Amino acid sequence: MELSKNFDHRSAEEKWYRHWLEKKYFESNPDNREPYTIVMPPPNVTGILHMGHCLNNTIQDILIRRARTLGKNACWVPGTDHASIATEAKVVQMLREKGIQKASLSREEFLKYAWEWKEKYGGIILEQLKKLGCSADWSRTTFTMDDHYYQSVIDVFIDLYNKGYIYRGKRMINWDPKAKTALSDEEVIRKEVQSKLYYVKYFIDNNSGTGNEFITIATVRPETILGDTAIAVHPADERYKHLHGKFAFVPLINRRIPIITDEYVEMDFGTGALKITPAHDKNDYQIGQKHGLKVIDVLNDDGTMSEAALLYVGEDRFAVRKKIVKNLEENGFIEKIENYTNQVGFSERTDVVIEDRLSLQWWVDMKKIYSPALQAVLENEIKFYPAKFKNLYRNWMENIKDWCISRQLWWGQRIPAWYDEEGRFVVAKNEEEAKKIFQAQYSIANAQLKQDDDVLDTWFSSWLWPIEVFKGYSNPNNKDINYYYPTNTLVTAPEIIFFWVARMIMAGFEYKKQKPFGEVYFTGIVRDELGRKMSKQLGNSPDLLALIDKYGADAVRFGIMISSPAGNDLLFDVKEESTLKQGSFFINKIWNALKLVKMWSEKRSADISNQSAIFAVDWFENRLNEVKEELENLYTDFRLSEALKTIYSLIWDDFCSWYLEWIKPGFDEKIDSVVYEKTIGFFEELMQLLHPFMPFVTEEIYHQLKERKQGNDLIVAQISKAAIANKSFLAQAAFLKNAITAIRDARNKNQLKPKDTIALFIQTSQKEIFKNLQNILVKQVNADKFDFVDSAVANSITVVAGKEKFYLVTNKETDSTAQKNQLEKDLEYLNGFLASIEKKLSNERFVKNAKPEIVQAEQKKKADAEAKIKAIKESLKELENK
RNA sequence: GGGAGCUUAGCUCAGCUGGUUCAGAGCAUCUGCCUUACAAGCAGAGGGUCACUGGUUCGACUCCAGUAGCUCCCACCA
Repeated sequence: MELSKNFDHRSAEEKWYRHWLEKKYFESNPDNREPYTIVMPPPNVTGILHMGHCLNNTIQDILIRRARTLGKNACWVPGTDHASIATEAKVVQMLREKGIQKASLSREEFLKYAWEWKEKYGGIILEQLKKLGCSADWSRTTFTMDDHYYQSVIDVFIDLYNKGYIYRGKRMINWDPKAKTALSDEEVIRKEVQSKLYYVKYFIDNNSGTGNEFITIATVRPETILGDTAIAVHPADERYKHLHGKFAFVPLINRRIPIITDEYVEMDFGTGALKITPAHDKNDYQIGQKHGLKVIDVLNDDGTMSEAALLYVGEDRFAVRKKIVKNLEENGFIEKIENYTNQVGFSERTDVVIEDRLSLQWWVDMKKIYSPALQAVLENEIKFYPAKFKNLYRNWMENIKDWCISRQLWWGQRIPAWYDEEGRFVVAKNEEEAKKIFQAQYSIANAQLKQDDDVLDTWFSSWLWPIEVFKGYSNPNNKDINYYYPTNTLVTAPEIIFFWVARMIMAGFEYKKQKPFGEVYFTGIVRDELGRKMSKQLGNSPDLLALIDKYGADAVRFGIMISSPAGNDLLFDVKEESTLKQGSFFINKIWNALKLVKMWSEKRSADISNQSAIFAVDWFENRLNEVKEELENLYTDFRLSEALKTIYSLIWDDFCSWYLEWIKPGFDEKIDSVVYEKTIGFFEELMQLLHPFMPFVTEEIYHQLKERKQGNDLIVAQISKAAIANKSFLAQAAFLKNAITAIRDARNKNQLKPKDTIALFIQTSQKEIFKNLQNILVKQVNADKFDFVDSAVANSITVVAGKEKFYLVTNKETDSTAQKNQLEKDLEYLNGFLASIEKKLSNERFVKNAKPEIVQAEQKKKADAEAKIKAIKESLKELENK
């Protein structure tokens, strides 16, 4: 069949992905081979593909495909996360658009809508990953709310509760007034914002009501004044000593509050006087506890003012801030207002300002379970790439705080706690169990019990991921979990090191007594060409599916991988799409090489006569081995970007630019069939090396190169072990390339056109080597005559490459000053080089202290430099004589 | 406030255990080519006091200290 002019990515991607699926190449089952396992970080079930997923999953696919070619039993488990806050928010939004308020629905009705939504839109992202070429075992797709998974999460909760690791407690939590739920500390993002610092006067009670004396406090949140229950000053602060034990009045509402002393107060910040609002600030709460202050919660759960605020009831907190400032000003309570920059917490999911709020929630006592997880990383039982994340991890683990795991949502695993009317509770699998336990515990039969309304934090389910995707918790010691666990590599973003990675390690040790994975590869953050993080808000994330359609999945994968060094951020030029273009140019290049080689299949001859071609084959074989070894090291260190660059250069430079040109038969010539077969073999190996990065085009070319038997597909073809490269072939080729480049340069500098032929003469002491290479040399520099000489050739252009001298004779006018300049420049460099070596060698301390092999190397450098200098000097002399 | 990291060609980055045939790659730039695989290409070229200042060493882009700038993470100064 005639080869198409270009690679058609659309049809090839369709064809091969379907073929791979049909052949079940992605599916894995336990067998005698060594497993290589990756669990995919589950994307949000309602998510759509963005750059981060693309990077992440391309890397995983590369590792999985590489493992497959190395003969391992590669298993990549995909799935999705129920993502309670994000998904619930989307469903609420969808309902609102339909005119339905969540509040008007029962829990069951709401969940019905949510499941419908999940069935409809859930898993779109997995389909998109297929377009990218991901070779995950789709038959193992798991969802964090699958029955077995849901039940495992519940059982884990019960287990931890029974061990005393989970408790229920009233604490200050982070409250998201939009999602109306508690958040863990990790879900709060601190941002620097421009605020105002308001200096507010509180008049002192002079025992007969308000006097003229006042104390000024500074606050950025004047609306919380309404919840103030004290003013605190530092006990040693001379300015306020006379006020100790006195009372002041809260402006506008005239609540009488005590002036207390506490060393927590910084004397030199603001006025040195601090208003205490125990209901709305973590620190104030602590001080309040200490001093037995009242807690007045002035906010509702949606961020509006509560009845307790007395003023502005029902109005939004930010509107109230403006109003109360105006009101305070009008009544003379504001002393001054300053601009002020401070850190404010925002919700990771809804991006609204978080409120500190006192609330009864469920917590995991992290101190009880973190220790083996810390050890494992510190002792490199689990290796982090790049290693710098070890410190980060350690720091967080050593200062770990309890984990708030309850969320005031419906979408998720419902907390298995049951309460009676008096608030007494038990934790149990179901109502029946709960009743039994309740009876045993409180000696009350047939109590009316009601289940907790809240669900668990999503991460409380995803921390079981590496275990429960193999049903390792719900069905312990099954064949899969025993075979695949611990998994090999986790590929994830550094942003979720605490959310997820750390907690998975804890769960792994708690429930499998073993680490969940051996190595963690943290990818970089994808940024745009201006260095901004790609995000939905900025709208700077490109439409990946459109890019895949335009450039092909291979080019997209290339574009992402070529610009992402391990652990560094990745700058992805969306505007120019430059790396994508580079990727599709590369595909085009390989395709053209295929066309060239295919053309030769008609020109084969059994006659092995071309020594130069044989040399080229020997060289390339060794070069290939050299690169294969390099690649092994690069993969071990997860330096995938460099691995791709190495393969890219091997194919483009070594194979296309040098090798194919060297063996290319002339116009009417034939190609030795041995050389031809070898070349097809090389091409195959190159495709194999490239396959993990660019699976589609490589599979297509693999099949174009030769007729393949059923089941002989590149995706499962085994890579042969690298042999040790023969250095002498490599050195000879380097020397040959060097000579060719020098001669071509000389041709250019003398304004010879590519079509102009030359006569080439070589003055060398290594004639034997050149006899082997002469066909290549002559063709590559467009010479029509070639010979060896023992002295300079008259009227020629002299080129000195290494110790050899080349003379180019042409009928064109040549400019000897250019040559002279070039030679003089080289000479100058070499003289400087030689001088530095001589200086070094004449330094006694160097000769005495340096390693012998280094000294030897320096001596060789010296000899080489001297030989070159001699050759150049001779040539310069000859030029003078002309 | 604490911690980590970065600073090498116009841009994006390599440079692992210190030794001027390692100062490199890709893109961009310049020159010449529509050569029968590829102009989405070919052949060549130019371009860097390796942030700054000291120190260790026979020798430092590479190790150490400090300075400056940038980035990220953690942290309850209102």
